[in-house]
Amino acid sequence: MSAKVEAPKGTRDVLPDEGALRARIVGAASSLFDAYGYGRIATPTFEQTELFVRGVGQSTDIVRKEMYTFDDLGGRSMTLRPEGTAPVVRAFVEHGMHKLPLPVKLWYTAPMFRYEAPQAGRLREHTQIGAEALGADDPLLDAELIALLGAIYDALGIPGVRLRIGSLGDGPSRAAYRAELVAYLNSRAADLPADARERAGENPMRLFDSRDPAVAAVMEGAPRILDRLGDDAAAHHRAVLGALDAVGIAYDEDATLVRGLDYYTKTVFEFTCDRLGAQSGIGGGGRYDGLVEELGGPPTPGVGFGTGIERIVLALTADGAPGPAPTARVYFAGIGPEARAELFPVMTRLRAAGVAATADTLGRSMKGMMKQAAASGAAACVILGERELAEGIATLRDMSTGEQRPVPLSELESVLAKEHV
RNA sequence: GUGAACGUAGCUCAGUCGGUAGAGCUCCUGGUUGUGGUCCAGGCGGUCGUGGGUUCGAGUCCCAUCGUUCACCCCA
Repeated sequence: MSAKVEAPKGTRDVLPDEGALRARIVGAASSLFDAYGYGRIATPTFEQTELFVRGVGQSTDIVRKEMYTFDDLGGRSMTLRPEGTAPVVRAFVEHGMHKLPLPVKLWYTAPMFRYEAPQAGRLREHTQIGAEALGADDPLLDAELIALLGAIYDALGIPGVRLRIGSLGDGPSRAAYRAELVAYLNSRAADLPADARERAGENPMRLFDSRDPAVAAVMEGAPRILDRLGDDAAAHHRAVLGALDAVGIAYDEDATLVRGLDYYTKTVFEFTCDRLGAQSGIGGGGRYDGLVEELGGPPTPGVGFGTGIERIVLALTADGAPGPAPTARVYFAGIGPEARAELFPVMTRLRAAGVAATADTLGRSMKGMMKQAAASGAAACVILGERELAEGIATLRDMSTGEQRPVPLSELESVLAKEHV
């Protein structure tokens, strides 16, 4: 054997048991997106680097130190998609979708790439399910996206989920608040550690998220954005909360909620789950009313969310691994090459008719084939050996009861199709 | 990027004072001349993460490196 090559740091293989669970997650999301009127979109895995620099923001950790950026053979700077909103907005602008009936509502599931220090629930490649609604600033649309994401978690039965919601304001009131916060932080600079002072210059609101007791003590007395919202943003915020109340969605209003992307305005929200190890966020999003214009489109409001499939899997499997998915309804046990050859066309036609079927292909012993049949989760087993071949029949075994009955070979297909579709 | 703990069979782990690597589970075969989920017996499976060093001798001690996990940071 040659030296082993392993998956790159921070990446992982999804094996079939988890694959079945992930298919269920995407399936649940997909049918809810249908119900809410969201159409599916797919964008390239890599984009021109400039898209993320302009869209996500220079001051974000993503752009400053987490992007997989490379020059292609033509000397163009490309970046593996680190987040989903900027590419969707780029496609919206590129295809003139602002001329479609608004709002344009889109969803996607796609891998994201960030150069991070991996740990449980944090990888260098992860998969998000996301949605964006573009072209309306109605607070009901914010509430709709929150309800939609909550419905996905409910449909999957994820335990321990909570919703935090806040607002970042917009326009002059947001700038005024930022100036006030910076002034406050400067007045308390002596009480802040050096790295916190540095971060204060880039994105002062981030300090609300710090777990450092010294920082937390300073932030305790800091002005809160929710007390400084302009009239428009304040009304918007109240309307979103009212809509959530009206549909019975519980939330914690949180003036310190910060998200890591520069484009958010007004509503920001985050769903947390208590079973994610060191991480707590399972999904989040918010409104981004300036992003479309920033990326060269007409002024267009937008709101969206992203949620991590790997974190959903973590939350769902915290109490134990998901059971393996059944791999077949019918198992074909042919004794000897002739019998296996006889069964092959029957099995092929049955599969075409939609019956999941599998067969021994290793020439196992009868005992071995029965074990395989049980392990495959098959409900029935077709046994064909010399005795059956001589009589033109097959033995049909019910795997749960162990009962067996003869079925003429000519009727095998129709009997199986009737009982096992 | 910084700090810490941990890397032994496909999986979960044991391995004493440094003395030439083990268990359970899984898988395969047999007990049962053609019948599964129990039982019994046997078998397959290991460059002890990797590379150096110390030593007569290293899974065990030392150094480096890679990976995982945890904390910081940040996020899905």
